[in-house]
Amino acid sequence: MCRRKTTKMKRSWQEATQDDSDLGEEDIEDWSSVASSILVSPSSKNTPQQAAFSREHPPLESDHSRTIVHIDLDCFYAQVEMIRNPQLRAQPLGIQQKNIVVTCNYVAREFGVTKLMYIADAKKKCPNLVLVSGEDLSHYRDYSEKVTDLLQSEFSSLVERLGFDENFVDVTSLVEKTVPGDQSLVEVKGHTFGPEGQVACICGCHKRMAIASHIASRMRARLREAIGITGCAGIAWNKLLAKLVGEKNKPNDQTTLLPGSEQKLMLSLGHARRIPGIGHSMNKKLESAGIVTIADLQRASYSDLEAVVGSQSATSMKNSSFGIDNTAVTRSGPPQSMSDEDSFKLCASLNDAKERMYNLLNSLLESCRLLDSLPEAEGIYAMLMIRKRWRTPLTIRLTIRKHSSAKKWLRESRQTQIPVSATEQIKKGIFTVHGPLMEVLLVLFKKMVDVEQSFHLTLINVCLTNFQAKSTFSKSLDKYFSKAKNIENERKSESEQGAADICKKTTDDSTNNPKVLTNQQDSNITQLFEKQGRRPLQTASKVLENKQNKLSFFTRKLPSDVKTTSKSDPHQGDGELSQGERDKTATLSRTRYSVEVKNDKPIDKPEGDISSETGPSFAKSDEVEKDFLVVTSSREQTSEEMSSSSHQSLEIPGNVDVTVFKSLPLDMQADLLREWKVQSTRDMAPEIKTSSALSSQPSTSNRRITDFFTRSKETR
DNA sequence: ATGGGTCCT
DNA sequence: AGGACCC
Repeated sequence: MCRRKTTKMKRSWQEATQDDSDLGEEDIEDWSSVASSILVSPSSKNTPQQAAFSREHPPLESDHSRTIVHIDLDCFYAQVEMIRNPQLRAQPLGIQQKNIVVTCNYVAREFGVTKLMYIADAKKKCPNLVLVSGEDLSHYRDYSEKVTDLLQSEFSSLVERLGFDENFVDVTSLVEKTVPGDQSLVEVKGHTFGPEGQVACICGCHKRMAIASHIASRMRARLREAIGITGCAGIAWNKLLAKLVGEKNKPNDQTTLLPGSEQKLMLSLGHARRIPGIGHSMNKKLESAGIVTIADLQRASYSDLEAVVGSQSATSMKNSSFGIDNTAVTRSGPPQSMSDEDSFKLCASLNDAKERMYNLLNSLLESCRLLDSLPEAEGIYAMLMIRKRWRTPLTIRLTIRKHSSAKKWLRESRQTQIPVSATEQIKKGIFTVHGPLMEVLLVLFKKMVDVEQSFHLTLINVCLTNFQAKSTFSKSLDKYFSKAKNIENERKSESEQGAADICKKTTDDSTNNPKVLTNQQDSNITQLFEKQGRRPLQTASKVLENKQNKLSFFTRKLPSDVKTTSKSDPHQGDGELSQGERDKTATLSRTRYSVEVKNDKPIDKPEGDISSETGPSFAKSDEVEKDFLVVTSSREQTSEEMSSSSHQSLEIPGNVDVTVFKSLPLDMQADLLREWKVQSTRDMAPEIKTSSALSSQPSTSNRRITDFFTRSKETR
């Protein structure tokens, strides 16, 4: 079934490509034929005509060229609390926010406690329920970042966060570079969804899914070893299917979608609302058109659907209903905003509001302060010095919710620029700017609330956003990036050729897609000058415990990428360009992967029983992995490269790659040298308290820093 | 519902 | 500034 197109589809494809003048207006009414044809996409396809076609119409083919793993952590908040206090593991645990249990552990679930249950109801079901307040999300954010960081640094640079407890990982290139050394590893690990013994798809996707299932298993094992957290994985060829199939075996398990079973998976969901992206309002529109189930959605004519929800939604919903999803896994960068909010029954006086705003603001600024001071706690590492104070918010937003019988959920907001005086202070690392910020918050407040009249608020939210790089090198960076773009373009062609050889695809001409501009994301220079996201409130020692994770979690997307990367075009990022990026990132992550396998010891063994499919085989899994993960074109560091820095100028730390260093703009080099000079004299001083805390894992830190610098070799 | 987030219009 | 979506 996977093998060929139906005659009908073939014909419409040919018509479409031969005469693209009437492509634009042609509707595909017979969607049932799509449903019944599971089609292989030779993923190198896109002639300009075909590209034009696919922009106007939903893809008619199932694209198996990518391999995606979706990781969904089990009852995340509850798990974090159980890690923090292992005694809770044996007890029914609920995480409480205000009046509700937002989530609970599986012990509590056996009593019938569920998510979003009122406290009173939960207590009725389970009188011994232990409740832990989950209103402060700092710890959850912290563990969430650790998870993303691990996946990103050990498996693929393409990791997309969804909330705190979900991550999509594009493992396409890891899979492509993996040659099974053992026939048994071609079998899917863990559960499968769909019947065995299907006709093999000629694109080799079944094998890729099988390899990915082993990678997913490895991911889950690493999450347990390193962080002590469990979760589910879904493995498929796009984000939609990976996410949906992962839910089929919960908790702490994994499910691989077998090619050809996507229709069964989609129909198994029943209601159209189960499709991610179809929310409350879309669902209402659909219901008004008599579309309730996913089968209804599949059957609905495109023109009817378009009339109800618009053409863009119609296209993506149609695609989704058949399990087709071409959206790329987009690397999540550091947070775009930081907010703190409080909800309550009643806030009716200005003083009360002021106090609440102050508390929220104070909490935000304290987070900023800890975040900013972190690099100093790290001690001697140059990268961290550069990264210091890299992000500063330019705008502040106040959101309130007024009590009203009609629209209880309605929020109002006003935002304004943060006073430049405060911005300047923050840039200097001074966070005692409560005064000026309270003044602007008060102005915003009075824009929404007439304080002369009586009022009744039920929520206040303060949000810092519109982060700006605090660079003193911005001119140099611009110069560097314009150069980097050219480098990227050259590299892209090479890797496309390489990918073509591996995948037996034909490469097309490399058009000047705007996506090229975002390819610099992977430049280690970009990452090097990445900005930090929010850090939770923590003690200094806590911060040190986590430093390893902080380092690479925040080495992602620049804010400018957010603007240049369009998610609205589902076809962007799916062509050869992203293939180029994939190729490169694979090499990077594989290099790091092998280092991890060799050097890493479990950092934090989880408490309690960890018996699971992966549990007992930890010791063995490294060996398995070595046989299994054989990379065809990975470029390992030569010993010369490794030691090259050691005989360089004394002013450059030994863990810094000189070649990379020299590629930096001159003034940046100068600034770095100055930083290092300052640091090395500081190191001589007796007051290094952090060094003992660091000494528990010094090699790890060194390695990470080295990775940082060695990365850009791959891009040159 | 809660306490966050994302992007688009 | 609000609205949609996600968890």
